[in-house]
Parts: sequence; structure tokens; C-alpha cells
Amino acid sequence: MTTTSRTPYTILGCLTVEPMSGYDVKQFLERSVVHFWSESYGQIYPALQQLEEEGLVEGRDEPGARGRTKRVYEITEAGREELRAWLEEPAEPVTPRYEHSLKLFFGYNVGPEASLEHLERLRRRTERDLARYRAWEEELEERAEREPASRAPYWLAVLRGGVLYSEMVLEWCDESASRLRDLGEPGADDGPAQAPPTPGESDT
Amino acid sequence: MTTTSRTPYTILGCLTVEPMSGYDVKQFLERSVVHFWSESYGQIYPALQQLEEEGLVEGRDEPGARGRTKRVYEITEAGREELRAWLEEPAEPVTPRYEHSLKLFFGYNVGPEASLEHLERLRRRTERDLARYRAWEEELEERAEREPASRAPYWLAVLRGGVLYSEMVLEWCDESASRLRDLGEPGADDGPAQAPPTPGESDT
DNA sequence: ATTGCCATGTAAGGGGTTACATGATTAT
DNA sequence: ATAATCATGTAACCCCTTACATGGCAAT
Repeated sequence: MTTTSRTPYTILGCLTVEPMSGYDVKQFLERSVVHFWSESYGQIYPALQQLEEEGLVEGRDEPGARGRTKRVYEITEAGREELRAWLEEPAEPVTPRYEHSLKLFFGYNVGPEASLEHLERLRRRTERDLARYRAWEEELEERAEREPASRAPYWLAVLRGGVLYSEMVLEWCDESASRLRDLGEPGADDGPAQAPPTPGESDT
Repeated sequence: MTTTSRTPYTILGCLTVEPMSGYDVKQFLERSVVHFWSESYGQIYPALQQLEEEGLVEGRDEPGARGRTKRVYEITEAGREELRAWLEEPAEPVTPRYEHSLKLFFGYNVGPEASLEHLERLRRRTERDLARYRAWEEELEERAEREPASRAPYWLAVLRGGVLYSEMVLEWCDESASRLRDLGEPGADDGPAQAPPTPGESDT
């Protein structure tokens, strides 16, 4: 495990929930953390094999629900150690790439209509996400109160992040849209240069 | 331009601000959109060469401030066309990978202290970001009012996104931290399985 | 009959980062 | 002298996605 890939850790994390096959891992990720993390089969299956070679997981064949038999993996004590070590390391900040923000940033080249459409699309998507989060929220909240020493509080914290994020995006969409609606025609050119001033350097 | 890379479009966008060298592009990105977009030299220079081959930009040599001469590129009309076409296409939603959320999600494996540290680190970083945004905000706000038919309203919209995002993150950090502080010891295990229920499918 | 889901993998390709090579000039 | 900034590029590497191959079982 000297790579920088976080796929193996993601898998180890999933296996602390219950033993899973590669297929299960994908399913689990897709119905829990989809909105801030994803893995593809092309990553999962090879990683699972390597984790087994390293003794961090142990696989056994089981009859699948239907179709072919499935290989179910269980995390070993060494695997738990490895996961814990990773969980305690600080997460390195990665610059995200928000394409819609980039398009908005250069939106003056095409006028407000295009940007308004982008914002509208983002708004609709975000509303759907928010509805989904809200549906989980109640159950997790109850569970977190009933069992404080469980996963629930952690999962709730992450979920709350999704809720707050979505609400913020909706607010931003509305604010930005109303600002852009007040604008005139496209193509208006303002003089050269003038990047925003940079107070202080970036580190993080 | 049949690739899916957004580097060439980013560069074209920069060149609508003013003619720039590859070095300038990097500088500009770093003092404007760093927090939601980045490009490395390894991407910029080759892209610039290809853009020139395709006639979307035109380069000329100029004496640099110091050191070697710089090659400054200007966007052509064809380049503007290409950029506009891209700006009008919908941005495809990409699942981001928030490592700190992932670590928090699996944080029950190490107990609340580790997660609290992560949140504290995130909080400090976010506070710095927010201070930087606020410093730009006033100026851009004024400029957006003075010149509504300029870049300013678009840049302000993007910047406001940064402000709202940062404020949201701070709120979330505090909320999550206080929730986790109330928790007991690590290692408490709750029964098997029980992924959050998934109401409705994911599309987007 | 055909579609859809379960289930595991491989191969290719690409976008992107990091490190390195080079070197002149200015500030300390 | 030395470090920092300006400035352009190349090469290696790697993570990740996409597409493909395979195939049995259940439901329409």
C-alpha cells in the first residue's frame, strides 16, 4: 500500500460495515456516499485482489442471489489497522473542478441567458439531491440518538453536509440568477486586464 | 478538439481577458479561480501549442519582464467561436471526491477525536479562504454595479459561491463537531448491515 | 423471447500531476 | 553568493473511467 489511491481504503471502510463482494461494495457506495465519492469496477476488483494478497482482507466463495457465485471479502485485523492509520492521517486538500463555476466565470462571453440555463439545470439537480437527503435524515437522526456509540452519528454528520450543501447551492442559484437577469446584452467588452487582487498567498 | 479535456477551453477563457503566455495563464488561474479550478504547466503548454496549430490562438514572442523572452498568445475569432460553443453546452455533473467526508463517514472506526481534528483543520482552512473571498467581494460588488455589462457580475456570482460555500462549511464544522463531542468511546460496534435506505434512483 | 439484474473481471486509453531540465535576471 | 522569480517545456507515471467479454437466472 504505497500508492496514493484511496480505493483500497474505501473498500476497507466498506468492509467494516459488513463482509461484501466487489459488486456489493459498488452497490453500497452508490446508495450511501454517491454524492461525494465513487469507485468504478475497474478500480474495485483489482484492488480487492491486491488487498487479499497483502492479507488485509480475506475472500471466500458464496452462492450469489442469482447468476454466478459471488466472492465475499471480510476485513482482517491487519486491514483494520491499515484503515485506522489512514483515517487518522489528515486529508490532503484537493482542488475540485467545478465545471459549472468555470462556465459561469467565463459566461460574459455568451451573455446571461446561457448562464441562467446552467443555473436552472443545477437547481433542478440539487433539488432532487436534497429531497433524497431529507428522506434519509430523519431515520439517521433517530438512529443517532438511539445509538450514540454507533456509525449513525458519523453518517448523520456527512449527510447533514449534503443537506447544508444543497440548501446553499439553491440559495446561490437564486441569488446569482436574479443578479444575471438584471443584465443587458452580451458581448459588452470592458477594458483589458484587471484580475481580482490577491490578498495573501494560498497555502492550505 | 475532440477530447474531453477542459484545459483548452480554460485557456481560451483566460485569453478573453487579455493576451497571455502559458505562465500568465497559470498565474491568472491561481489568483482568481484557484478554489474551484486548476491547471498544471504540464497541461497548459502542450494545449497552447495545439490550440495554435488549430488556429484558435495566435502566439508572438515578446521580451519577458526578466529572464527569457515570453510567448504571448491571443485568441482568434475561431477561438472565440469554439469557446462560445462550449460555454453554451451544459456542464456534465462530475462526482467530486471529498476525502475528508469519506474519512468522516468511516470515522466510527477510530472514534470522535480523529474526526474532530479533521473538522478543526478544515475549519481553519475554510476561514482563511473566506477571509480572502471577502477581500475581493467589496471591490467586485462595486465594479459589478458600476459596469453591469462587464465581466464583473459573472465573477461576482462565482465569488459569492465561494463565500456561501465557506460559510456553509464553517456552520457544518461547528454542528458536526458539537455532535461528535457528545459521543463516548471508540470501537463500539453496532450490528451488521443497515445501509441507509435509498428512496428513488440516482440519475443526473 | 428478451430484457434486466447479478456478478467478475480485463484492456485500452486518457486526463492530469509531479519531477526534471534549463537558464537569465533581480533582490537579499 | 544565493535564493527567488520569470519562463518554457518534456517525460514518466498513475489514477480512473469506459468499454468490452462472459454468463446464468428471473421476470415480462
